[in-house]
Amino acid sequence: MSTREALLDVTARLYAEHGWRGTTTRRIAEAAGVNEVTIFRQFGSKEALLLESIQAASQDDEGQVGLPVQPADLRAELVTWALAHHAAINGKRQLIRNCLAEWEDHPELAPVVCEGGMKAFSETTRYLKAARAQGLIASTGSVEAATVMLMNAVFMDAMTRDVGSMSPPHTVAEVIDMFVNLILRALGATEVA
Amino acid sequence: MSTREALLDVTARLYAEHGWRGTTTRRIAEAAGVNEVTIFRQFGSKEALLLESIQAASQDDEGQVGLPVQPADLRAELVTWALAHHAAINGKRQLIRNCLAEWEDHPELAPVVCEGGMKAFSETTRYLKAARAQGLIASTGSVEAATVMLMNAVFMDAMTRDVGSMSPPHTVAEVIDMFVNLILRALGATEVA
DNA sequence: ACAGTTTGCAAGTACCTACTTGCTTCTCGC
DNA sequence: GCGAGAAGCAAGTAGGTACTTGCAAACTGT
Repeated sequence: MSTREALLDVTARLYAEHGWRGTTTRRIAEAAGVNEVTIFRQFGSKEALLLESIQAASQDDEGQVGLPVQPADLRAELVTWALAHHAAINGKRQLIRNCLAEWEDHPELAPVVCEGGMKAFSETTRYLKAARAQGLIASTGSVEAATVMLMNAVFMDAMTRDVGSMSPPHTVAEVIDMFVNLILRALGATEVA
Repeated sequence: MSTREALLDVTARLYAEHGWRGTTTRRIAEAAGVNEVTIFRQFGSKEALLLESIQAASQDDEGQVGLPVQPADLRAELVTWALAHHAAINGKRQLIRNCLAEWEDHPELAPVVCEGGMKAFSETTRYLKAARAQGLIASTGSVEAATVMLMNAVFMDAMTRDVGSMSPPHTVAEVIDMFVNLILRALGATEVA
Protein backbone atom coordinates (compact mmCIF):
# COMPACT_ATOMS: atom_id res chain seq x y z
CA MET A 1 0.00 0.00 0.00
CA SER A 2 1.49 3.27 -1.06
CA THR A 3 1.94 6.22 1.26
CA ARG A 4 -0.72 8.08 -0.67
CA GLU A 5 -3.30 5.35 -0.27
CA ALA A 6 -2.50 4.95 3.43
CA LEU A 7 -2.99 8.68 3.94
CA LEU A 8 -6.32 8.69 2.08
CA ASP A 9 -7.44 5.73 4.13
CA VAL A 10 -6.67 6.97 7.62
CA THR A 11 -7.82 10.49 6.79
CA ALA A 12 -11.30 9.29 5.88
CA ARG A 13 -11.42 7.27 9.11
CA LEU A 14 -10.26 10.20 11.23
CA TYR A 15 -12.69 12.56 9.53
CA ALA A 16 -15.58 10.22 10.29
CA GLU A 17 -14.50 10.15 13.94
CA HIS A 18 -13.52 13.75 14.55
CA GLY A 19 -14.91 15.93 11.77
CA TRP A 20 -13.03 18.48 9.70
CA ARG A 21 -11.47 20.57 12.44
CA GLY A 22 -10.81 17.56 14.62
CA THR A 23 -8.84 15.86 11.87
CA THR A 24 -5.50 17.62 12.25
CA THR A 25 -2.54 17.03 10.00
CA ARG A 26 -0.55 15.90 13.00
CA ARG A 27 -3.09 13.22 13.86
CA ILE A 28 -3.29 12.06 10.26
CA ALA A 29 0.49 11.73 10.06
CA GLU A 30 0.67 9.85 13.35
CA ALA A 31 -2.15 7.46 12.46
CA ALA A 32 -0.66 6.77 9.03
CA GLY A 33 2.83 6.32 10.46
CA VAL A 34 4.08 9.04 8.19
CA ASN A 35 5.92 12.30 8.65
CA GLU A 36 3.66 15.33 8.69
CA VAL A 37 5.46 17.07 5.83
CA THR A 38 4.71 14.15 3.54
CA ILE A 39 1.06 15.19 3.67
CA PHE A 40 1.84 18.59 2.23
CA ARG A 41 4.25 17.24 -0.33
CA GLN A 42 1.69 14.72 -1.54
CA PHE A 43 -1.51 16.73 -1.39
CA GLY A 44 -0.47 20.36 -1.03
CA SER A 45 -2.91 21.19 1.73
CA LYS A 46 -5.07 19.65 4.39
CA GLU A 47 -8.16 20.65 2.43
CA ALA A 48 -7.07 18.81 -0.72
CA LEU A 49 -6.30 15.65 1.25
CA LEU A 50 -9.59 15.73 3.11
CA LEU A 51 -11.67 16.32 0.02
CA GLU A 52 -10.01 13.54 -1.93
CA SER A 53 -10.18 11.05 0.92
CA ILE A 54 -13.78 11.77 1.81
CA GLN A 55 -14.94 11.51 -1.77
CA ALA A 56 -13.04 8.26 -2.21
CA ALA A 57 -14.45 6.80 1.00
CA SER A 58 -18.00 7.72 0.11
CA GLN A 59 -17.80 6.13 -3.30
CA ASP A 60 -16.65 2.60 -2.58
CA ASP A 61 -20.07 1.11 -2.93
CA GLU A 62 -18.94 -2.40 -1.99
CA GLY A 63 -20.88 -4.03 -4.83
CA GLN A 64 -24.31 -3.04 -3.72
CA VAL A 65 -27.27 -5.37 -4.11
CA GLY A 66 -29.72 -3.92 -6.59
CA LEU A 67 -33.38 -4.51 -7.23
CA PRO A 68 -34.21 -6.91 -10.06
CA VAL A 69 -35.36 -5.52 -13.39
CA GLN A 70 -38.54 -7.58 -13.32
CA PRO A 71 -40.28 -7.63 -9.94
CA ALA A 72 -41.33 -11.09 -8.81
CA ASP A 73 -41.51 -11.49 -5.04
CA LEU A 74 -42.07 -7.87 -3.97
CA ARG A 75 -41.72 -8.45 -0.26
CA ALA A 76 -38.58 -10.57 -0.40
CA GLU A 77 -36.88 -8.38 -2.97
CA LEU A 78 -37.61 -5.15 -1.15
CA VAL A 79 -36.45 -6.62 2.16
CA THR A 80 -33.20 -7.84 0.64
CA TRP A 81 -32.59 -4.49 -0.98
CA ALA A 82 -33.46 -2.55 2.16
CA LEU A 83 -31.12 -4.70 4.25
CA ALA A 84 -28.24 -4.05 1.86
CA HIS A 85 -29.05 -0.36 1.73
CA HIS A 86 -29.19 -0.24 5.53
CA ALA A 87 -25.83 -1.94 5.85
CA ALA A 88 -24.22 0.40 3.33
CA ILE A 89 -25.51 3.48 5.13
CA ASN A 90 -24.66 2.11 8.56
CA GLY A 91 -21.08 1.55 7.52
CA LYS A 92 -20.74 5.19 6.53
CA ARG A 93 -22.96 6.73 9.18
CA GLN A 94 -20.26 8.71 10.95
CA LEU A 95 -18.92 10.02 7.66
CA ILE A 96 -22.41 11.03 6.56
CA ARG A 97 -23.20 12.65 9.90
CA ASN A 98 -20.14 14.85 9.67
CA CYS A 99 -20.74 15.75 6.03
CA LEU A 100 -24.30 16.65 6.93
CA ALA A 101 -23.18 18.85 9.80
CA GLU A 102 -20.42 20.56 7.84
CA TRP A 103 -21.88 20.87 4.37
CA GLU A 104 -22.32 24.62 4.82
CA ASP A 105 -18.63 25.13 5.48
CA HIS A 106 -17.68 22.57 2.81
CA PRO A 107 -20.41 22.35 0.19
CA GLU A 108 -18.12 20.32 -2.05
CA LEU A 109 -18.95 17.23 -0.03
CA ALA A 110 -22.71 17.51 -0.25
CA PRO A 111 -22.75 14.78 -2.91
CA VAL A 112 -21.43 12.39 -0.28
CA VAL A 113 -24.74 12.68 1.49
CA CYS A 114 -27.03 12.90 -1.52
CA GLU A 115 -25.60 10.53 -4.08
CA GLY A 116 -26.53 7.25 -2.42
CA GLY A 117 -30.00 8.48 -1.64
CA MET A 118 -30.60 9.69 -5.17
CA LYS A 119 -29.58 6.40 -6.71
CA ALA A 120 -31.65 4.40 -4.25
CA PHE A 121 -34.64 6.63 -4.91
CA SER A 122 -34.57 6.31 -8.68
CA GLU A 123 -34.01 2.57 -8.57
CA THR A 124 -36.80 1.90 -6.11
CA THR A 125 -39.20 4.13 -7.98
CA ARG A 126 -38.37 2.33 -11.21
CA TYR A 127 -38.90 -1.01 -9.50
CA LEU A 128 -42.24 -0.07 -7.95
CA LYS A 129 -43.51 1.37 -11.22
CA ALA A 130 -42.63 -1.90 -12.93
CA ALA A 131 -44.52 -3.72 -10.19
CA ARG A 132 -47.50 -1.49 -10.78
CA ALA A 133 -47.36 -2.15 -14.52
CA GLN A 134 -47.42 -5.86 -13.73
CA GLY A 135 -50.45 -5.40 -11.51
CA LEU A 136 -48.57 -6.46 -8.37
CA ILE A 137 -49.63 -3.29 -6.55
CA ALA A 138 -52.72 -1.14 -6.83
CA SER A 139 -52.83 1.64 -9.38
CA THR A 140 -53.70 4.30 -6.78
CA GLY A 141 -51.31 6.02 -4.40
CA SER A 142 -47.99 7.72 -5.01
CA VAL A 143 -45.09 5.40 -5.72
CA GLU A 144 -42.67 8.28 -5.11
CA ALA A 145 -44.09 8.94 -1.66
CA ALA A 146 -43.77 5.27 -0.79
CA THR A 147 -40.19 5.22 -2.00
CA VAL A 148 -39.23 8.30 -0.03
CA MET A 149 -40.82 6.99 3.13
CA LEU A 150 -39.17 3.60 2.89
CA MET A 151 -35.79 5.13 2.14
CA ASN A 152 -36.07 7.68 4.91
CA ALA A 153 -37.08 5.03 7.38
CA VAL A 154 -34.13 2.82 6.47
CA PHE A 155 -31.76 5.79 6.37
CA MET A 156 -32.82 7.11 9.76
CA ASP A 157 -32.60 3.72 11.42
CA ALA A 158 -29.13 3.15 9.99
CA MET A 159 -27.96 6.61 11.01
CA THR A 160 -29.29 6.70 14.56
CA ARG A 161 -29.03 3.07 15.61
CA ASP A 162 -25.91 3.73 17.68
CA VAL A 163 -27.18 6.90 19.32
CA GLY A 164 -29.34 4.81 21.61
CA SER A 165 -32.98 5.13 22.56
CA MET A 166 -33.61 6.91 19.30
CA SER A 167 -34.69 3.89 17.31
CA PRO A 168 -37.01 1.33 18.88
CA PRO A 169 -35.29 -1.66 20.49
CA HIS A 170 -35.70 -3.97 17.51
CA THR A 171 -33.37 -5.90 15.23
CA VAL A 172 -32.51 -4.33 11.90
CA ALA A 173 -34.24 -7.23 10.18
CA GLU A 174 -37.36 -6.79 12.31
CA VAL A 175 -37.57 -3.07 11.66
CA ILE A 176 -37.08 -3.43 7.92
CA ASP A 177 -39.69 -6.15 7.81
CA MET A 178 -42.16 -3.79 9.45
CA PHE A 179 -41.31 -0.97 7.07
CA VAL A 180 -41.64 -3.07 3.93
CA ASN A 181 -44.90 -4.56 5.14
CA LEU A 182 -46.30 -1.11 5.79
CA ILE A 183 -45.26 0.21 2.41
CA LEU A 184 -46.71 -2.78 0.59
CA ARG A 185 -49.97 -2.42 2.50
CA ALA A 186 -50.13 1.24 1.57
CA LEU A 187 -49.50 0.43 -2.06
CA GLY A 188 -52.20 -2.22 -2.04
CA ALA A 189 -49.91 -5.13 -2.81
CA THR A 190 -51.88 -8.13 -3.91
CA GLU A 191 -49.98 -10.88 -2.12
CA VAL A 192 -49.52 -9.59 1.42
CA ALA A 193 -50.02 -12.12 4.19
CA MET B 1 -31.11 41.04 28.64
CA SER B 2 -28.37 40.08 31.02
CA THR B 3 -24.84 39.28 29.95
CA ARG B 4 -25.41 35.67 30.85
CA GLU B 5 -28.50 35.34 28.70
CA ALA B 6 -26.84 37.09 25.78
CA LEU B 7 -23.91 34.68 26.00
CA LEU B 8 -26.18 31.64 26.12
CA ASP B 9 -28.09 32.95 23.15
CA VAL B 10 -25.24 33.69 20.76
CA THR B 11 -23.34 30.57 21.82
CA ALA B 12 -26.20 28.33 20.76
CA ARG B 13 -26.42 30.16 17.45
CA LEU B 14 -22.69 29.92 16.82
CA TYR B 15 -22.65 26.25 17.77
CA ALA B 16 -25.41 25.52 15.26
CA GLU B 17 -23.38 27.29 12.59
CA HIS B 18 -19.86 26.13 13.35
CA GLY B 19 -19.99 23.11 15.66
CA TRP B 20 -18.09 22.61 18.89
CA ARG B 21 -14.56 23.31 17.74
CA GLY B 22 -15.66 26.08 15.41
CA THR B 23 -17.35 27.90 18.26
CA THR B 24 -14.36 29.63 19.83
CA THR B 25 -14.53 31.70 22.97
CA ARG B 26 -13.19 34.65 21.00
CA ARG B 27 -16.01 34.44 18.48
CA ILE B 28 -18.60 34.05 21.21
CA ALA B 29 -17.30 37.14 23.00
CA GLU B 30 -17.24 39.17 19.80
CA ALA B 31 -20.74 38.13 18.74
CA ALA B 32 -22.13 38.84 22.19
CA GLY B 33 -20.35 42.20 22.43
CA VAL B 34 -18.67 41.06 25.61
CA ASN B 35 -15.10 40.72 26.76
CA GLU B 36 -13.71 37.22 26.46
CA VAL B 37 -12.82 36.92 30.14
CA THR B 38 -16.45 37.45 31.07
CA ILE B 39 -17.17 34.03 29.59
CA PHE B 40 -14.79 32.33 31.99
CA ARG B 41 -15.93 34.37 34.96
CA GLN B 42 -19.57 33.52 34.24
CA PHE B 43 -19.32 29.91 33.16
CA GLY B 44 -15.85 28.74 34.19
CA SER B 45 -15.09 27.02 30.90
CA LYS B 46 -16.07 26.86 27.27
CA GLU B 47 -17.48 23.38 27.83
CA ALA B 48 -19.84 24.53 30.59
CA LEU B 49 -21.12 27.42 28.49
CA LEU B 50 -21.67 25.27 25.42
CA LEU B 51 -23.48 22.54 27.32
CA GLU B 52 -25.78 24.96 29.08
CA SER B 53 -26.54 26.97 25.95
CA ILE B 54 -27.17 23.95 23.73
CA GLN B 55 -29.46 22.32 26.24
CA ALA B 56 -31.35 25.57 26.69
CA ALA B 57 -31.69 26.10 22.96
CA SER B 58 -32.93 22.59 22.36
CA GLN B 59 -35.60 22.84 25.00
CA ASP B 60 -37.51 25.95 24.06
CA ASP B 61 -40.35 24.04 22.42
CA GLU B 62 -42.18 27.17 21.30
CA GLY B 63 -45.60 25.90 22.47
CA GLN B 64 -45.80 22.91 20.22
CA VAL B 65 -49.04 21.83 18.64
CA GLY B 66 -50.12 18.49 20.05
CA LEU B 67 -52.45 15.81 18.80
CA PRO B 68 -55.96 15.86 20.29
CA VAL B 69 -56.84 13.35 22.99
CA GLN B 70 -59.80 12.03 21.03
CA PRO B 71 -59.11 11.53 17.32
CA ALA B 72 -61.80 12.97 15.05
CA ASP B 73 -60.50 13.96 11.62
CA LEU B 74 -57.44 11.72 11.31
CA ARG B 75 -56.10 13.22 8.14
CA ALA B 76 -56.43 16.85 9.13
CA GLU B 77 -55.12 16.32 12.64
CA LEU B 78 -52.10 14.32 11.53
CA VAL B 79 -51.28 16.87 8.83
CA THR B 80 -51.50 19.76 11.30
CA TRP B 81 -49.34 17.93 13.78
CA ALA B 82 -46.80 16.88 11.15
CA LEU B 83 -46.52 20.45 9.86
CA ALA B 84 -45.84 21.76 13.36
CA HIS B 85 -43.36 18.97 14.00
CA HIS B 86 -41.65 19.71 10.71
CA ALA B 87 -41.36 23.41 11.50
CA ALA B 88 -39.95 22.70 14.96
CA ILE B 89 -37.29 20.37 13.59
CA ASN B 90 -36.46 22.64 10.69
CA GLY B 91 -35.82 25.52 13.06
CA LYS B 92 -33.25 23.45 14.94
CA ARG B 93 -31.85 21.48 12.05
CA GLN B 94 -28.34 22.89 12.22
CA LEU B 95 -28.20 22.38 15.96
CA ILE B 96 -29.42 18.81 15.58
CA ARG B 97 -27.01 18.06 12.75
CA ASN B 98 -24.06 19.13 14.86
CA CYS B 99 -25.23 17.26 17.94
CA LEU B 100 -25.70 14.17 15.79
CA ALA B 101 -22.21 14.47 14.36
CA GLU B 102 -20.55 15.17 17.70
CA TRP B 103 -22.49 13.01 20.09
CA GLU B 104 -19.56 10.61 20.43
CA ASP B 105 -17.25 13.38 21.63
CA HIS B 106 -20.00 14.94 23.73
CA PRO B 107 -22.55 12.29 24.71
CA GLU B 108 -24.11 14.71 27.17
CA LEU B 109 -25.98 16.34 24.33
CA ALA B 110 -27.50 13.17 22.90
CA PRO B 111 -30.84 14.07 24.54
CA VAL B 112 -30.96 17.13 22.28
CA VAL B 113 -31.38 14.79 19.35
CA CYS B 114 -33.54 12.13 20.96
CA GLU B 115 -35.92 14.01 23.22
CA GLY B 116 -38.14 15.56 20.56
CA GLY B 117 -38.36 12.32 18.65
CA MET B 118 -39.24 10.31 21.75
CA LYS B 119 -42.06 12.64 22.71
CA ALA B 120 -43.42 12.76 19.18
CA PHE B 121 -43.28 8.98 18.95
CA SER B 122 -45.18 8.33 22.15
CA GLU B 123 -47.81 10.93 21.39
CA THR B 124 -48.44 9.72 17.86
CA THR B 125 -48.58 6.10 18.95
CA ARG B 126 -51.06 7.00 21.67
CA TYR B 127 -53.17 8.91 19.15
CA LEU B 128 -53.18 6.15 16.56
CA LYS B 129 -54.06 3.55 19.17
CA ALA B 130 -56.98 5.67 20.24
CA ALA B 131 -58.01 5.91 16.59
CA ARG B 132 -57.84 2.15 16.32
CA ALA B 133 -59.94 1.73 19.45
CA GLN B 134 -62.53 3.99 17.85
CA GLY B 135 -62.51 1.92 14.69
CA LEU B 136 -61.11 4.74 12.56
CA ILE B 137 -58.30 2.54 11.30
CA ALA B 138 -58.09 -1.20 10.68
CA SER B 139 -57.08 -3.49 13.51
CA THR B 140 -54.23 -5.06 11.54
CA GLY B 141 -50.79 -3.60 10.95
CA SER B 142 -48.29 -2.11 13.36
CA VAL B 143 -49.16 1.33 14.69
CA GLU B 144 -45.59 1.70 15.93
CA ALA B 145 -44.15 1.05 12.49
CA ALA B 146 -46.50 3.61 10.99
CA THR B 147 -45.52 6.15 13.62
CA VAL B 148 -41.81 5.61 13.11
CA MET B 149 -42.14 5.88 9.35
CA LEU B 150 -44.17 9.06 9.46
CA MET B 151 -41.83 10.66 11.98
CA ASN B 152 -38.72 9.65 10.09
CA ALA B 153 -40.13 10.98 6.86
CA VAL B 154 -40.98 14.32 8.43
CA PHE B 155 -37.68 14.45 10.29
CA MET B 156 -35.61 13.69 7.23
CA ASP B 157 -37.42 16.19 5.07
CA ALA B 158 -36.98 18.90 7.70
CA MET B 159 -33.30 18.09 8.17
CA THR B 160 -32.23 17.85 4.55
CA ARG B 161 -34.49 20.38 2.89
CA ASP B 162 -31.67 22.95 2.66
CA VAL B 163 -29.04 20.51 1.44
CA GLY B 164 -30.58 20.60 -2.02
CA SER B 165 -31.58 17.81 -4.36
CA MET B 166 -31.89 15.50 -1.39
CA SER B 167 -35.59 15.89 -0.89
CA PRO B 168 -37.90 15.92 -3.90
CA PRO B 169 -38.77 19.36 -5.24
CA HIS B 170 -42.08 19.67 -3.42
CA THR B 171 -43.58 22.05 -0.90
CA VAL B 172 -43.45 21.02 2.73
CA ALA B 173 -47.23 20.89 2.75
CA GLU B 174 -47.30 18.72 -0.35
CA VAL B 175 -44.78 16.27 1.00
CA ILE B 176 -46.51 15.95 4.35
CA ASP B 177 -49.82 15.43 2.65
CA MET B 178 -48.34 12.57 0.70
CA PHE B 179 -46.82 11.03 3.80
CA VAL B 180 -49.99 11.21 5.86
CA ASN B 181 -52.05 9.79 3.01
CA LEU B 182 -49.69 6.89 2.65
CA ILE B 183 -49.70 6.13 6.35
CA LEU B 184 -53.47 6.26 6.55
CA ARG B 185 -53.78 3.98 3.55
CA ALA B 186 -51.38 1.53 5.15
CA LEU B 187 -53.34 1.60 8.38
CA GLY B 188 -56.60 1.02 6.54
CA ALA B 189 -58.21 4.30 7.51
CA THR B 190 -61.92 4.20 6.83
CA GLU B 191 -62.41 7.70 5.46
CA VAL B 192 -59.65 8.15 2.90
CA ALA B 193 -60.65 9.82 -0.35
C1' DA C 1 -22.32 57.50 50.30
C1' DC C 2 -20.25 53.30 50.63
C1' DA C 3 -19.34 48.19 49.89
C1' DG C 4 -19.75 44.51 46.74
C1' DT C 5 -20.40 42.60 42.58
C1' DT C 6 -19.83 42.74 37.71
C1' DT C 7 -17.46 44.15 33.70
C1' DG C 8 -13.67 45.91 30.59
C1' DC C 9 -8.94 46.07 29.33
C1' DA C 10 -4.17 44.62 28.57
C1' DA C 11 -1.05 41.33 28.91
C1' DG C 12 0.59 36.83 29.32
C1' DT C 13 0.81 31.39 29.52
C1' DA C 14 1.17 27.14 27.36
C1' DC C 15 -0.18 24.68 23.73
C1' DC C 16 -2.12 23.54 19.08
C1' DT C 17 -2.78 24.76 14.03
C1' DA C 18 -1.47 24.56 9.02
C1' DC C 19 2.32 24.99 6.52
C1' DT C 20 7.48 25.86 5.06
C1' DT C 21 12.52 25.21 4.55
C1' DG C 22 16.93 22.97 4.27
C1' DC C 23 19.19 18.91 4.53
C1' DT C 24 19.85 13.96 4.82
C1' DT C 25 18.56 9.19 3.77
C1' DC C 26 16.25 5.63 1.44
C1' DT C 27 14.56 3.09 -2.53
C1' DC C 28 13.84 1.84 -7.19
C1' DG C 29 14.49 1.67 -12.21
C1' DC C 30 18.06 1.65 -15.68
C1' DG D 1 26.42 1.60 -9.57
C1' DC D 2 23.95 5.81 -10.19
C1' DG D 3 20.63 9.36 -10.60
C1' DA D 4 15.93 10.69 -9.43
C1' DG D 5 12.00 10.84 -6.85
C1' DA D 6 10.04 9.98 -2.41
C1' DA D 7 10.56 9.96 2.43
C1' DG D 8 12.34 11.35 7.11
C1' DC D 9 14.02 14.72 10.36
C1' DA D 10 14.60 19.10 12.87
C1' DA D 11 13.51 23.54 13.14
C1' DG D 12 10.85 27.48 12.39
C1' DT D 13 6.76 30.78 11.00
C1' DA D 14 2.62 33.01 11.96
C1' DG D 15 -1.42 32.56 13.85
C1' DG D 16 -5.18 30.49 16.76
C1' DT D 17 -6.85 28.08 21.22
C1' DA D 18 -8.52 27.97 26.07
C1' DC D 19 -7.68 30.11 30.01
C1' DT D 20 -5.38 33.29 33.77
C1' DT D 21 -3.96 37.48 36.23
C1' DG D 22 -3.96 42.16 37.95
C1' DC D 23 -6.14 46.39 37.95
C1' DA D 24 -9.30 50.06 36.99
C1' DA D 25 -14.09 51.51 35.86
C1' DA D 26 -18.95 50.99 36.24
C1' DC D 27 -23.08 49.57 38.16
C1' DT D 28 -26.00 47.82 42.33
C1' DG D 29 -28.45 47.60 46.53
C1' DT D 30 -28.59 49.31 51.31
